[in-house]
Amino acid sequence: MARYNPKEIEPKWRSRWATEDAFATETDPSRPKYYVLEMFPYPSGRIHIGHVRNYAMGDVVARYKRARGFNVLHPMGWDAFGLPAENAAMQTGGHPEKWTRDNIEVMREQLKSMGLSIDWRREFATCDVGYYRWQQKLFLDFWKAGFVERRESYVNWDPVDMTVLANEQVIDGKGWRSGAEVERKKLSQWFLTITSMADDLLAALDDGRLDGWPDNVRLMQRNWIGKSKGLQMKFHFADGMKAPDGADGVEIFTTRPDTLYGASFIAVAPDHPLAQSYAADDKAVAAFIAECQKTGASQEAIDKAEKKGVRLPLEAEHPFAKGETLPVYVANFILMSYGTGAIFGCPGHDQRDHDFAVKYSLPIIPVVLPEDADATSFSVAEEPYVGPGEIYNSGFLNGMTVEAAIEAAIAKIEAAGDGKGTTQFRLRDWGVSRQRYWGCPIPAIHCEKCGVVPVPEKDLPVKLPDIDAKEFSIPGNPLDRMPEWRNVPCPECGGGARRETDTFDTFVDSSWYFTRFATDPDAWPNAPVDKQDAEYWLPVDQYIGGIEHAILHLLYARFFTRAMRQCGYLSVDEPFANLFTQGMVTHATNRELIKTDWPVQSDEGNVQTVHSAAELVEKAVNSFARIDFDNGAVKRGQVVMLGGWLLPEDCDRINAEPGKAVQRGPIEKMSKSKKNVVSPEAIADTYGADAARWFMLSDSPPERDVEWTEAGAAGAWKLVARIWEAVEPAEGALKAHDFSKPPVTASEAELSLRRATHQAIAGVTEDIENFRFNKAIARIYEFLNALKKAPPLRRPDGSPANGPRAEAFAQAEALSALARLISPFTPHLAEECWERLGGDGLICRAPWPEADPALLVKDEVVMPIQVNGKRRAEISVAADADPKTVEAAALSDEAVKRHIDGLTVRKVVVVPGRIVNIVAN
RNA sequence: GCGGGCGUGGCGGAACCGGUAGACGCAACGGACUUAAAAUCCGUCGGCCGAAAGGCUGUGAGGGUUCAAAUCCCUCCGCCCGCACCA
Repeated sequence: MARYNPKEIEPKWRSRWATEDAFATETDPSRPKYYVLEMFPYPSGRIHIGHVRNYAMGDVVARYKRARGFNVLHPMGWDAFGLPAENAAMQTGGHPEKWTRDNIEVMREQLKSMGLSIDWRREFATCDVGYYRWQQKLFLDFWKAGFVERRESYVNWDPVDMTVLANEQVIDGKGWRSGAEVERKKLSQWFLTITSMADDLLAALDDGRLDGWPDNVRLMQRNWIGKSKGLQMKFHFADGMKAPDGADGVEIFTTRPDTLYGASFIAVAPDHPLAQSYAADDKAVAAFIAECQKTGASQEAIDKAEKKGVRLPLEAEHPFAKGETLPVYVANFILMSYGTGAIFGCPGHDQRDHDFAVKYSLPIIPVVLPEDADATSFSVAEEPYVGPGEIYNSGFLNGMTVEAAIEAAIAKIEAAGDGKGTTQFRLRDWGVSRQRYWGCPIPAIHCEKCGVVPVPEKDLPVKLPDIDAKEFSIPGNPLDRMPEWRNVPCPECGGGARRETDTFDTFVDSSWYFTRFATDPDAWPNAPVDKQDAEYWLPVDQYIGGIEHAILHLLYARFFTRAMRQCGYLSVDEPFANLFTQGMVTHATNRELIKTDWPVQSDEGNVQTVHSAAELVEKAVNSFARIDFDNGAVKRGQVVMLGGWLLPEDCDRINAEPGKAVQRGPIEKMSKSKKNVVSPEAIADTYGADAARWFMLSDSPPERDVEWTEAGAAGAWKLVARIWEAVEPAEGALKAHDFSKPPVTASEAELSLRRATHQAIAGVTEDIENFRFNKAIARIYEFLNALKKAPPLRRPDGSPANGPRAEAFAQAEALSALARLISPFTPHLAEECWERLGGDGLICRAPWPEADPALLVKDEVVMPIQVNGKRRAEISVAADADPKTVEAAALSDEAVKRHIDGLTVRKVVVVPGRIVNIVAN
């Protein structure tokens, strides 16, 4: 028997698919469409195993839907702009574009070797001028439509690298690359007004438009948008006081106007105009603001920061309690970016306000009484009460519930003309400016006379200028240093002007790429998308990607789709009808241990005892650890020093060295620094792409993380070999039978195999439809086991099949189904099997097998019999037997009789086809 | 702190709408083949008692609803994820 050799067979089929253009797709309104898309990769250098899992899932869906008769669009491209290319350029002295293009070349070949059924004609990179010019056009359209604004905003500024940093790039207040103290700097930036659509973006999460999305993603988006209803109102300063800037009061936002009677202070954010207006002349205020700005940059340290403030020489009038006034503070816990940047503090019913009141000895007045509390003894002096209850100590609000009091307070403020009920969103507008070279230039021109003007459409594209590679090793944005590119005449007045040197956030690039894929590349229109193509293909029917994009990318794409619709390009508002978020691929880590000669009982001060591998790896960095758990590598009680991470192939060598050992570390996401990366090529080299795909889908549910193990990969390879062994002897088996006319089956063995076949078809189909690839694979194993167990069967004419087993109809039918059921998972193997069996054409074009419902139902069923809830026997009855008959059969069973002996049968529950429970005592 | 999710053999995981818990795979163990090993094939495989038949027990812990609970409800413990001074 010829051993299956993926190294020869896999490339053979890939070139067949290529020469036959098997996966090229055309817009064809006469056929039902299916658009399956995996989030396109960033060309970071090489494909990793996580990509394999992601694209294998999409490919299963694409191949399955194709077999079901859909016109399937399954494209691939590159999210090619971005910071890493510039960093690489800086380090290697190269050019970001060269680095990016080289990576794309490598990664395209790697992806192709996975056997993905992709229409490669549609490939593009977001750094292609042919793509980003249309992004510039969209931006101009959005500008006209009012979705673009320019405004001042704070950024994290690295003064050494002279660049803006994302929050994630600020570590402990310092730039991640330069280590320089990060400054907060106010810059004029471009914004897309995503908040203008906040209401609809939120509404679609719950009104059925996104039913095909996971609940957790919808929830995350809901929280991110963060709608809250409340009151925006003005507190007037008492006695005609005015701030240095002339303000006679301050606007605040609250969701708890019911607690207004509990107010004991007003607080504004350090960035608030009121605070700023005092800062010029008041040293204490200025110092406080400066201090806030230092700590303001980092994120989680805020939580531990003490609530602090500085008093302004102002008093505000209480809106209800005439004559009462409230002190006004600048406080470090108020955010300028939410609401109005100012609040009233109610220490009795808010933790932060409580902390603040305690520190500055402000009154703490309870105004909400919990249901079972007593008004005379209830106290909020120790901690605030935030639950429901009855309003008291509150004038006209007394006796109301919280909800009713909120309504009443809003009504009263509105009547007085001091404010109104409003809705606030947590969502902020999307700042798209990046002070970077390697991105899509923002098509705008700054003119002294005319202000900021759009680049006229006839002048598009604004291409990135060619830049000498050595420019990238100088800090700052190279575009700022290119007068020949930067200096242009103003399109309006013709005078001297300069180009915008900011480029777009790369999230802009990925917010509409899926619409571009839908546009036929052989007839690219003079527009971002082709209307007919978009009409046919959108929305994406199945989108697949990592959960890390649950908020930003998916929200931006939803916004873009709406904006494109308003500009007349699309007729859908939701881009992704169904979303699936897959888990990561993890792998065991290994760590070097260096044993010491220290006595086991040593009590040196710098030795800590650790109780697990995870703890050891986490804590024992640069110190000594006493091992207090069994691990084989070292003795319990041994004191060790932790060395570096180890590649799996180095472990044996280290273990052999005296005084050293290998500690298996925690199972983690693959990363270069932890040396636990497994390259897809290495797997494909050993076992083939099919085995790699199979393994990535087999063990865990797709949404969960999967651990890569050598044994698992080997197991997948074994499956490939087993299938080939089952198919190989049955050469030409399909040609010997007419599958449209199954024989009238006589033998129980044949019928049983046919049942297994049709159950497998039904099961695998359902599991693929529901994204349960691990279960689909389990069913294929079950089916293969049944197929192997099936005895040699009879030929259609009834004579014994003494020759190859596949001569019998049931065998041939089973093998035909098997080849097609595996084809989405292991496409190369499936083609080879199909050819061997004598199937017509390519299996990637063959129709999906249909399950015969008649073969899915059994005439007889085995029913368990319980006595008082405990399983005592089994009986076999006709599937359609009526409950009375089943009950009688159950009661007459010998084992059942034994268990009810001496008891009275009180009740018999018969669940047809399922179970019988006899209640007796 | 707020919001959400999850706890099932040695491991990854099955179990439709409450109806035979542990499908399928991995590991392990026993056997066959082999001079031997690998590969392959056959078999066993939650725990306890038992030669077996069979019995008891068992889905993080405790309680409840039900003829019947991994599944529903309550309390607790543990782990994971998201947001995080959002007024």
